[in-house]
Parts: sequence; structure tokens; C-alpha cells
Amino acid sequence: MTRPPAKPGPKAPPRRALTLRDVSELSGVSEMTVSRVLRNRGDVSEATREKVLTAARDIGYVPNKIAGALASQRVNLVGVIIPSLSNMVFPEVLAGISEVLEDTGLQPVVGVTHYSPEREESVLYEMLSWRPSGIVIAGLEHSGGARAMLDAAGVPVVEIMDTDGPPVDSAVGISHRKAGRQTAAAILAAGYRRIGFLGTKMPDDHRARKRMEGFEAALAEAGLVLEDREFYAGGSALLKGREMTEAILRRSPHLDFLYYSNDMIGAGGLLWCLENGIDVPGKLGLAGFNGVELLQGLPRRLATVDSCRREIGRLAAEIIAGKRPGGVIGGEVLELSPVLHPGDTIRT
Amino acid sequence: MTRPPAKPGPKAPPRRALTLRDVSELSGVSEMTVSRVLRNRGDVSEATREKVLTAARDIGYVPNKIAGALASQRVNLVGVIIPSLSNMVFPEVLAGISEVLEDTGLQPVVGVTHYSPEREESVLYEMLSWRPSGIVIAGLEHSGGARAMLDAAGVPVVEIMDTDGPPVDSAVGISHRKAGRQTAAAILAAGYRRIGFLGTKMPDDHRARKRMEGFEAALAEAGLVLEDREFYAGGSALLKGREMTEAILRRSPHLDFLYYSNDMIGAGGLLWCLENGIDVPGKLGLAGFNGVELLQGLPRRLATVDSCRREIGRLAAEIIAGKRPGGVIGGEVLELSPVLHPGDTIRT
DNA sequence: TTGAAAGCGCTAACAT
DNA sequence: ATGTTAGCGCTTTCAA
Repeated sequence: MTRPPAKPGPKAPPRRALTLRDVSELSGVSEMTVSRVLRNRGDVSEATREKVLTAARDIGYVPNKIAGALASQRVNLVGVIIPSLSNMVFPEVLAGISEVLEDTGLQPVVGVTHYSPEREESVLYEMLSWRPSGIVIAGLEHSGGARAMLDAAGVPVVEIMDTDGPPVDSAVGISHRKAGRQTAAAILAAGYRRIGFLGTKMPDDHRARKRMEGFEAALAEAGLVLEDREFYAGGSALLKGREMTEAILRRSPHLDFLYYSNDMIGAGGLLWCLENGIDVPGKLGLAGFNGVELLQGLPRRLATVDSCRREIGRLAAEIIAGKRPGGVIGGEVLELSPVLHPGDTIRT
Repeated sequence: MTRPPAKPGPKAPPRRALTLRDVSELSGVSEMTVSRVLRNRGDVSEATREKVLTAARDIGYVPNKIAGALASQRVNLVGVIIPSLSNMVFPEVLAGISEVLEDTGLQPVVGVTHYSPEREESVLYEMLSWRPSGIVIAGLEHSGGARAMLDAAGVPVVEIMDTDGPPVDSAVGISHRKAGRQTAAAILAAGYRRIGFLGTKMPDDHRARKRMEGFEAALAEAGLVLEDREFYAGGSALLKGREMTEAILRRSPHLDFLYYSNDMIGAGGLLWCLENGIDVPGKLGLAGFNGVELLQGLPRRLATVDSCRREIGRLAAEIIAGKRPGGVIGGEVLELSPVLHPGDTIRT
């Protein structure tokens, strides 16, 4: 089924796109005045205003922002560069961004890097070539080329998710090292001592890495080390959580706590434990990370640290939109303080 | 913490953005040739090529696509208009789109409508003003204004998710009426007769509505009607699923099947039933919709119909990118045939 | 309050 | 293989 070949109907759409000139001719007003009306700029008499608006509507004129942007050197686009769309984390950040931008006339352009520095660099190049009003980019670790571009961008740059390191310009996020430490502290305070870690095998997921580092550092200060680890890549996280939990407990049945690098695998582990009659949190404690909404509906609430995703998105968008209180312009570092929810899987 | 006031470092970024002219002067080659090199167009000697590339890299030149697009009348942006980012459904479609566009030099620009026709219209207007190479938009129902804009857009338009109705141009999706019928048929074939429905209270979610209509039509043909219904809005879907399930079963304990309008509330219902010792699927059957990955990790696999989200995104992107086999240009309607997975919650 | 002229930074089309 | 010219459709700036 293909499009009918040039069927010139009664209302055949114009081949050439409409321009200001078309509206100008139809309304008998100069292009300049039409432009003013359409942008609500400058003084225009009510009569002219009406004429122009009517003419524009009649022919279905849609302004050309390409030309407008070139002439005015202003672009209402914001580049958003994230590693992935395949788990809820980044869409939630994006939702926060989108929510705030909606009221500002700015539009997000999304680029996905799949955790590859090379892709990040090329996506960034692509975005900067649109001269966006701002860039929101996940993480603080970038290739040399990407860093140079961000430095020279000349627009607000907000690095999100992570504050463990120096930003190019502004940063909004949490300290993943602290989050790891915080979790370890709660686990140790509850008396658990034989601890295993389950996470993703992603060398370029710096935030997961930092959480684990913070976690291990806190253990080390208590004279402990991780007794076992299990890694995975890809697949249904909930299912992987089950499988990994079974595997690590089979190998190291003496463990009394499992720290998961995210809530989805943690939830899988929790379900597996419940089904297998393991005493949680009495004999085995569990904790995840992110504070995903899903946890609310599980039979027990998994212990977790909220990663403040939506709030991070909102704040990043506010910085780009110049809506920060006090009129602060850039160079802000907003480190949010995530709350640890002990839920029902750490004994008290 | 604010940006230091105009600290002119050793490598102060240029106030004026770099242009082709800068590269031209540095390399001693005309702007036109520089442009050719940077776009890999036309014949350029290897020597000049090197010179230009080096010069461009040295000063960190990033082309201005605004100007390029205006001059060439070509824009590598694709507008993607979706109702929401708050459940995995649309991010997954977006992931499919992004995946295919990555190899084509096209970039998605995302707009979110929150299921509001007015917002859809304004988001569409905004997008068309960038003269994108294509529009991907969820659903077949649009306001008069939106429809007129799509008709006149002059670029490929792909309406996704739904094929129950005439498209403006191309469409990729599934028939939600058929999906509803298909589910009803499986339920009836298994011998269930006293059926309840649980879903969202969203007047503008036409696809959920169509599934329910198809479902009820099939029941009617068997001389049955829905015996009870329960609706919700907002909140954690898994948690809502639990609450609604408890509520509907308290009110109508004689029900022998619950049809959920999506998998997340269905999963919540399933967990609730298991915890409350209800014999699933013996005494009570359950079914959801979407085929979300999450179901793989639950204690039982919920019956569901796969909504082919990622594939829909991929195909839509292929149409926009002109990559459809046979070189078909537009006006395609791709109705995918979703599979019903009976899982463990419909008795056999 | 309205209009005219001069570009914005690039590329199509046509030289050479 | 390289250069020249003339816009793309707007907005800025200045004039009336």
C-alpha cells in the first residue's frame, strides 16, 4: 500500500511551504509586522493584529524556526544525553526535565549513548551543531573530546546523576559513594557481617562503580570485605535477580546480607527468597538502590536508597531555563541527600 | 556557587561561535571546499581534505546545522510525540525508534502530551516549526487542528501503537480491539464465565478503551457481560493493582476472572492473590496486557498479550528513514499480530 | 505603529 | 578539483 501518486485533491497541500511573505500578502501588511504579531513583539495595533492572525490561520501558516533561529541566534532546543532508555531510571529523569521545560517553550532533544564514551562524543557533537540553549548530560566522566566541546559550548551545561567529581559547569545529583557508604552503615548497624554484592557488569557505569566503592570502603573501615560477588549483563533484571541470588547463595550459603546494585535485581532476589522460605530479614538481609515505585507493590518493601531521579531532572531543567532561585546563572553543584528506606528487609 | 565572573583564562573560549570562514582562513581554502570536506560531498583532493580537517579540529569547529538546514532545506530531526514517559511503554517505543535512527543520522525530538489533545496540538505545532524529516505520533485520534497540520506537513507521518482506524499517512501498531477480543476468546475457551475488568480511568486513552470494547464485544457474542469493573488513576501501578483486586473481590467474590488493562496492575493483582492463598488459575484466572519484561521474574507468569512496543518503534523509524523493503515511500499500514501468552494464570 | 535594508552561516547551482 | 554567486526565511536595526 503506497501513497497515491500526486493525486491533486481539492485541497492539495502546497508543494512549497508557506512563508511569512504569504501571510504578508494575504493580510496586506509587511512581513516585518506579521513577524511581530506572530511573536507578540513590539507594538501592533489591534486591527492589524486581527488581520494577520486571521490570515495566518486561514492558510495554516507554521513559522519556520530554522530561519528564525538563524536570524535571532536563539534556539529553543535543549540537548539531553543519557546512557539508556531501557530501564525506568533515565525516562524518569527525562520526565522531570520535560515537566519543567513544558512551561518554558524549550524542547528536549534526546540522545542515547548506550554507556559508550565514543557514542557520547558523537551524540554531543551532533547536538551542539544545533546550537541548543543548554546541554543536560548524564555523569561526570567524558572523553577528552567531549569535555573540550562542553567547555567551549558557551551555553549552560548540567551534568546529572552524580556529584562525585568536578563538573564542567553545573551538576545536579547525588554522591553515589556516599550512597554506598550509607547503605553499608545501615547494614553494619543492624549486625550483618557476611556480605555479598550483586550487580551489573558495566565498566562504563561509573555510578554503579562508585556505589560499590563507597560500600566497600565503609566495610573496610569496619574491618570487613565483601565475601562474594555476582555480576550480570542484559536480560530481564527481575529474572536475573532471582538467578543471581540463587547462584550466590548456593556458592556462599553463609552470607547474611545481599547488596544489589539496583532495585530491579533486588526485587527479583527478594521474590526468590520469599518463595524459598528464607527468613528475610532475620537470617538474610537485602538492599537495593534507586527507590523505584515498583517496590511499593511487592510483598515486602526492599531496603533502598532513593536516587531522586525526577527531582534531578527538574532541577537540571530549571538551571537550563534560568529559573533557579536567586537568579544564579551557572556553576551550581546541587548535591541532593538521598534517604535510605530500610523497608522490611533489614532487621531492626 | 556561581560561575566566576568572566575570568579570562589562558584558553578563554571565543565569544563569537566559530564559522566556516574561520576554518577557511586557517586552512587557506574556500568556504565552499571546507563545507564539502566536512560533509563528505563532492570531489576533494586528499591534501586539501587533510588541511581542512586539521584546521577544523585545531580550533574545535562545530558546524552550524541551523544555517545548513536553512540553506539545504534538509533537517535531520524527527518529531516523536507520545502521551507519557511515566510507564515503560513509551520509553520502550522510543528505544526502538532511537535504535534505528542511530544509523541514519536522524535525531529524535521528544514531545509529551499527557494524553491531552490540546497539548498534542501545541507540541505538534512546535515540532513542525522545525520542519522535521518526519513525525511519529502515538494514536489515530487527533484534534481537527492537529489533523490538518499532519495532512499538510509534507513529510512522512507515522501514527503508532494503534491500527483501529484510518491513518493520516502510515500507521504501525496492533489492533487493540482484536487484542481485547483475543483475550476474551482465550478466557472463554478456558471456561471462565464471571469476569471483571480493572483499568485506568483515562478518557483519552483510546487504546485502553478499544481493548475493553473488543473484550466486551467478544463477551457479548457469548451472551455474557462484564460483571464488575474497577478503575484507578495515578500512583504505583503495582500497588494499585493489589488494592483494586482486593476491592473488586470483596465486592464481587463470585468472579472467576480478572482482566487488567495493563500488566503492572495485573502483576499487583497476581501478587495479592498469591499472598492471600487464592487458587490461581484454578479458582480465579488473571490476564493483563503489554507483555512487559517484568513478568518474567514474577512467581507465576501472568497471561498477557504482547503489544510489540519496541518493534513498533523500529518499524516507524524505518518508515521515516525510508528504509522499508521495496522502497515503499508512505501510506503503509503495518498491523502487527500480537501473541497471547497464556502464562500460568489461565487454566488449560 | 509600520516598513526597508541588511544580514544570520550555510549550501545549491553554476562557473572555472 | 576548486571557487563564485545568490539565496534559504526569518529577525535586527534603523528609519519613517
